[in-house]
This record gives sequence, structure tokens and C-alpha cells, in this order.
Amino acid sequence: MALKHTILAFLSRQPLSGYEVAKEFAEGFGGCFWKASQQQVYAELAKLEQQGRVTYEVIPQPGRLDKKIYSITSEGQEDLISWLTQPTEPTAIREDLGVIGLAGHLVPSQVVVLEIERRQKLHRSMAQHLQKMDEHFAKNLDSLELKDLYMHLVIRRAIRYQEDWVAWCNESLEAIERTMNDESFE
Amino acid sequence: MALKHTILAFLSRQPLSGYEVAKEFAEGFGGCFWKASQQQVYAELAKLEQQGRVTYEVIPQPGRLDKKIYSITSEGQEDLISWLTQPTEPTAIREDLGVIGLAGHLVPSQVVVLEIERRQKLHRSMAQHLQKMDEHFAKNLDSLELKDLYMHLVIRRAIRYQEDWVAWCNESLEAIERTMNDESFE
DNA sequence: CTTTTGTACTCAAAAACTTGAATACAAAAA
DNA sequence: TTTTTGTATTCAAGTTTTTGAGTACAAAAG
Repeated sequence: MALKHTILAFLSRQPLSGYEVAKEFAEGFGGCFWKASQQQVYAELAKLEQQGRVTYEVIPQPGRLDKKIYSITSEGQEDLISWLTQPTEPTAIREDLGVIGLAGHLVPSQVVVLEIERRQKLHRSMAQHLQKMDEHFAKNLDSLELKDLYMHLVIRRAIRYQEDWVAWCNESLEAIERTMNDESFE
Repeated sequence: MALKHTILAFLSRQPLSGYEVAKEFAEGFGGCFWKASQQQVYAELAKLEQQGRVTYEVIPQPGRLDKKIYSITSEGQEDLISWLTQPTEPTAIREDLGVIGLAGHLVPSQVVVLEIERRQKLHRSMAQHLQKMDEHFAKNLDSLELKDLYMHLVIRRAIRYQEDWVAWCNESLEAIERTMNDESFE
């Protein structure tokens, strides 16, 4: 699984607390690329710590719960690098909206149309949100250091994904509406 | 989870044996949309049968193991329809190649470049394979019955997905190579 | 004539993920 | 001033998914 390596990848960029890692998985990167719950992240960090892939430093906070700042160890970096060097396999899409296509004939077309419209709006706003995340990188494209260039590419991937959904929704809505009209004139 | 409903969706199109359902998840639909192992499919079918969502008819085959042909029951159809009527949630991408972006700075750019090139070829051939699956539908687009129109839309979704990967790979390769050249002239 | 491929199904264990709850405290909003 | 939001972490149960092996037989390929 790659949750482990995704966490290591985050920590390879900068040390973070468990809470901060979890936030990345809930919002930024996770918002549309890789989701993981807080519990999953904390459990994984504990496991990685046991395996010596990460260490943490306890930061006492005045009038607050302590914070554990995790950083990647050299073992962790080696592990990560050897994972990075192996070929990746494409992931299946696993999308509920696709299943609707398989059984859409069981419900009135309007149900499908409304759902596609709802999803289209959602993906449009996700694309916009990602565009904003990317702005900073896209502006200085030529002077980006490698780390940031890669981050930009990852965000671009997510933007494309969302935009592709929007375009497919359009295409599909048109096709369905065309068919609905055809049938009513027959 | 939607594996259950995806199986019901298949059976709502036509009765199938467990083996055939598993094949759908390995190749056709599953090839790029939803993957599930044989074991998962058989287990799920058994559970659905217990719940009365599907029934099977044992077909004895001369000189072969018996075959169980599953069909959806009216309970199954009701279950499926009520699921179809609920809003769907977008799925996270969960792609290993995205994680590479987060930690790409740890390995030589050539490693990333080669991996992206490898993936690009893969997605190109997946797109072609899907195009072929779609040919039959795309040809008679105007005379398609609803069932087939929806199937066409699902395949289109998968084609777009694969093509989007190909385009992103291009975009990324160019950006990385540009940066590599910049740096070697400095 | 033997190996591979394809049909057809089952069992079991481990890893991963989801869901729900709980604890603890601070700062801002209502 | 009470509620909500945000920071920060942990435990537990249940479901899903992955991985690996095993049984059985037929037909085609080598």
C-alpha cells in the first residue's frame, strides 16, 4: 500500500505533526488525490516509528496538549527511494457514478441527469480550488526549484482530473438529452 | 461500498455466472473502472444470495463443474434503485504516480522521466483498447437504446480518463525536461 | 502427449480502510 | 457566555480488500 509511502513523502519535504499530516490528507493533497482519515494517519505514523522509518520530537505547548513532530529517518528515506524507483501500476477509477451508467436504465433519465449536473458543479468547484492552490507555482514556473515543480505537476494532475469530469458531464448530459428528445418525437 | 451494487448492476443487465461477473471486473469494466478479484466476487455473490438480492440456477454441464447462473431478484432491483437514487461522492484518485510527485526530488529526474514515459505508453494502449470496446456503440449513436447509451457513456468516461493521463504525461515530461535543460546551462 | 490456457469455484489469513467514540484544551463567534 | 471551530491524539470494532493457495476438469497449443 502507498499510504505509508505517501506519509514518508510528506515528511521528506518537511517535518510535520500527526495532525498536520492528517490535514494534508483531508484537504490539500487528499482533497482530491489521496484521502486518509486521522486515525489511519496516526496508526500509520506509530507503525512507521516502530520500524524506525520516522522519529518524533515531543514539543510541549504552553497550555495545550503536547505535539509530536515527526521527521523521516535515513532508513525511511531509503525505503521511500526504493519504492519510488519501482514501476507504478495504474489504479482503477472506482467511481460510483460509473456504476450508475451500468444500471441507469432502471431509473428515469431525469434522476441520472440531475445527479450528473450535481456532480458537474462539484467538480467545477474542486477544479477552481485546485487552481488557487496552483497559482503560486504556476506564476513562477520558470524559476521553480525541482521540489516545487513536482508539486505543481501533482496539482496539475488533479486539476486535469476534475476538469475532465466536468467535460464528461457535459458530453453525457447532451447525449442523454438528445436521446430523450428523440424518443418523445417518435 | 459499491462492489455489491456494481454486481447487482451487472446482473440487472443480464444473468451471469460468478465466473462471468468476475471476468467483467478483471477485463471489460474492471479493466480500468472497477477492479475486483474472483474471490471478492464469489464472496459477494454468496452474501447477496443470502440476503435474497440474487438467486441462482445450477446449470449442470456435461463433463464439467456445475455452473451457477445468478439473476437479480425484485428485492435486489429495489435495493439497486434506491442506491442509484442517492447522491454519489467523488472518489479520490489514489494514484502512486501522484506520490512520486511529492517526493520526486529524492531521485534523479531521469527516474521520474522514465516512469512517466512507461505509464504514458500504458495509458495510450488502454485508451485504444477502450476505443475498440466502444466502436460498436459509437457507430450507432443515434439509434442506441438507453441501456447501450449508458454503457457508451461509461466507456467514454474511461477513455477520457486514459487520454487525460496521456496528455498529463506529455505536459509533465516537457516541464521536467525544460527544467533539466535550464539547470544544465546555469 | 504434455503443457498451457480457460472455465468454475472455495478457503483462509493478513493488510487496509471506515465508522464511531472519547479526551483535552484554546480561541473565536454567536 | 455558551457554542462552535480548531488543534492534538488515542482506542476499538467492524467491514473491505488484498494476497496466496488449492481443487477440478476440458480444450487447444506446442
